[in-house]
Amino acid sequence: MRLSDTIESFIKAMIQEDQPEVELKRNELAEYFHCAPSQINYVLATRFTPDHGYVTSSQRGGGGYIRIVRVRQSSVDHLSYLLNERIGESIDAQSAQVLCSQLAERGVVTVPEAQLMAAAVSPQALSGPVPEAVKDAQRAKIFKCMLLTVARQRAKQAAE
Amino acid sequence: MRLSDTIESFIKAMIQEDQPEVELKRNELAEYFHCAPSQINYVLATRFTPDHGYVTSSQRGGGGYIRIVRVRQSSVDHLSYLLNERIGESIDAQSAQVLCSQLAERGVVTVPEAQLMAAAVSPQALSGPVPEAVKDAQRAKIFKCMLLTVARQRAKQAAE
DNA sequence: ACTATAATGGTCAAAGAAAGACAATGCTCC
DNA sequence: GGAGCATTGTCTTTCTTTGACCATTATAGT
Repeated sequence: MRLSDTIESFIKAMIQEDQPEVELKRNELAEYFHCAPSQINYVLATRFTPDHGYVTSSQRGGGGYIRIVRVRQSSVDHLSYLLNERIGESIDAQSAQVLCSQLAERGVVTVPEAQLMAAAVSPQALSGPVPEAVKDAQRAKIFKCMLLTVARQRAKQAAE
Repeated sequence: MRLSDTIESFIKAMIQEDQPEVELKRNELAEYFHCAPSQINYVLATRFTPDHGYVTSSQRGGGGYIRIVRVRQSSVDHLSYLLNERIGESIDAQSAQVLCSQLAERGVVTVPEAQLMAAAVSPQALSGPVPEAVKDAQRAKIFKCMLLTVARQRAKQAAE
């Protein structure tokens, strides 16, 4: 059994018994497994990505931590599709608007939320003397960030 | 739990039960928490700024004090302040996050909406090999677009 | 009134405490 | 024996905590 796998199991066990959310100290965990702290980052990067159904966040400095939230599948299928297939590295303004509308129509998000997302990826939001291709790339990033947030919210809801 | 957080909670608890205003003695508080007096300043500087919805004032010398006042204003006023004064042509990621939290805390938008906005102006959403100054400008535009949308929603609601 | 002093709070820089990034090295499994 | 995953180490970044020194103000003594 590789160390990475052991750590992966360990974290998943924590998530199982606890909430779909867990908070850990990188250094503590590293000490526990007698490995380099950055090993924890490796495990997170390779096994706890959004694609794997997890979202992580962290805080540095004294009293820092790493938080891992499990994202469950439900209406998340649509989100998953958008995140992993539909939106790639780039998306044009019109398509983005349409996708926002669809999200509201399908009840994945509320209408005000959809409007907010639409505003964030609108041509006005991304105006400037930049080539269209660059804007489309920026739009994709912004869009995906927001969708990831929605996924995170749905995950939390499912847990309650 | 970090000391800063403990002190933050302590002060907020004082404000909750009492008025939206509280007066404290820096040295007393520092002694109570067994920390350096300047730790109090740190907490104020990082968690009780105008962006966080607080205004502080103080008096030195014998009988000195620090006063913290929680600021309240209507949703419309708050939005207008953000759009016309606070956010100019440019805003950094951290400030934007704080302002999003405040919008939710003050009930101007829902928590999921605030999270969505925060995602759209996060460093991840605006990653890329662009100078920080440019990102800050882009962030301001995106943020204002979204706030404008919120303002429109509120206007429409009022009309109904 | 005037001044000295003590009682406050403010500022800033340095030290400390995490976590992140990434390159270098080590394993494994064709 | 090469490709790709795993592991480590080192340097960077971020946030927190402390301490030394500074500024201001109330008050007591004259």
